Amino acid sequence: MPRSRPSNGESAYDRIYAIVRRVPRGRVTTYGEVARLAGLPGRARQVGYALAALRDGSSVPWHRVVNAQGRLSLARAGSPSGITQRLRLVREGVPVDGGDRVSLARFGWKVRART
DNA sequence: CCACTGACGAGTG
DNA sequence: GCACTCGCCAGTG
Repeated sequence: MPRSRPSNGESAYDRIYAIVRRVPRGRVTTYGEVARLAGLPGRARQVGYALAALRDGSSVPWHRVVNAQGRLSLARAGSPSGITQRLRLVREGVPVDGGDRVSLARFGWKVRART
């Protein structure tokens, strides 16, 4: 059995996508937070890997995931998708500054138990 | 099997 | 704020 993961039969990627889908419009969260909520504490890197595997047109709002510093990792990595992420965020009402950063304090996703 | 590379993060200086 | 190190893990050669 692969580690002490609470594997319910679903892959880690599926759980990661499920969490990201819960991030509301106009809000952002971090890779590390997604990892924790997905039951993969400390595996922030795997979250990035999972999002990188997404294909264009997926229902997963990957653009709402930024790094712990509030920066758009894609833009920082020089990826063209960084432009798309920036565009989508601004269009949702999340301001992105010239340093490719967003305010986690003001626009960070406030996780709340589902009702 | 080993080395290297990332959409990462926390810690240190 | 910046530069580095170390921990994590999947994918590649």
